Amino acid sequence: MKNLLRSKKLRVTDFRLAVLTIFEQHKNAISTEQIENELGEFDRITLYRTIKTFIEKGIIHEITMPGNIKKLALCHDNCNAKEHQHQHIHFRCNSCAEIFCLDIDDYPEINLKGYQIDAVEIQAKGICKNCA
Amino acid sequence: MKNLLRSKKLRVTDFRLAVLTIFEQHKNAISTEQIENELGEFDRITLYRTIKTFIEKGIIHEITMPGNIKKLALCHDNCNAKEHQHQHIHFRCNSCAEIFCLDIDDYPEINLKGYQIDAVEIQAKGICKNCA
DNA sequence: AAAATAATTGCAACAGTATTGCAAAAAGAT
DNA sequence: ATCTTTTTGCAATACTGTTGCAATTATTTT
Ligand SMILES: [Zn+2]
Ligand SMILES: [Zn+2]
Ligand SMILES: [Zn+2]
Ligand SMILES: [Zn+2]
Repeated sequence: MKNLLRSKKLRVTDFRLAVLTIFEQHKNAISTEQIENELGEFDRITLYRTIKTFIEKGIIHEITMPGNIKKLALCHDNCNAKEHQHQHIHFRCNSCAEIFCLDIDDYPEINLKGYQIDAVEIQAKGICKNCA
Repeated sequence: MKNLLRSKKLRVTDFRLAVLTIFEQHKNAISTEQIENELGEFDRITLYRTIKTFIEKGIIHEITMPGNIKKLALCHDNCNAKEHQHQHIHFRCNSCAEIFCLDIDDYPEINLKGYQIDAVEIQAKGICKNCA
């Protein structure tokens, strides 16, 4: 974790390590609220800034869906300060409401005449493995 | 427009007609802020409720993307109170920031072992026709 | 190891987004 | 025209997120 921060040219602080630890303790995407609950005592503004910094540096990515759903998850690797490049899809379970980052064998290509496509994000909804 | 509202069992009111008119005047997705600007004098709470109702009834759909991007667009047809079924993708232009609902010939199928997939949403980013 | 530098944190104040309860007004039905 | 039900508008409130600034902390330099 310290190396991750250093590789992104961020200082290693207790607060950042605490937030990173929470992310690593969760397999699936988590909400800001969940982080707040698990942090114990903390400053909300610092958390918002930390999240923003982590997103900008390519440490975590944001997942948004209709219905004011907003979650965060660790990036796997090839994300950097300039862009997020995820070759996984986001699956939301209609039963347990968990959001999973799931690798997929054949990431589909999208072609639109006249439009230059730089990135594609795919979101799926249904019933997850555990709830099936 | 009146028939659209009646078909969804909603009363025809000036406010709703005004909001619907704004949607029909725009080819691409619009933000709540844009609607506010074009409505002239209005009540904000009523607008929020109207948007919520329209989404619930399958008249409009919400498009969300990382970075607090939230826009709204008319549903084409087969959406109802129970679910939205869009066979189009959402394209965001990195240059003009417009969001387009675009029909696509081969809507990709997603398969995930163990997961039951009910709906798939696709978002793409790049450069639009006009900005190319 | 101490001092200097630069980044980060914590507080206060504020801005934007959205929801709830309730009475008044408007729409549709009789 | 009257009745019933939905919708609107207002007040109050909650949630989410941002900005400026001084104090603190991490890293670099001496
Ligand atoms: Zn589930
Ligand atoms: Zn993900
Ligand atoms: Zn464009
Ligand atoms: Zn659309």
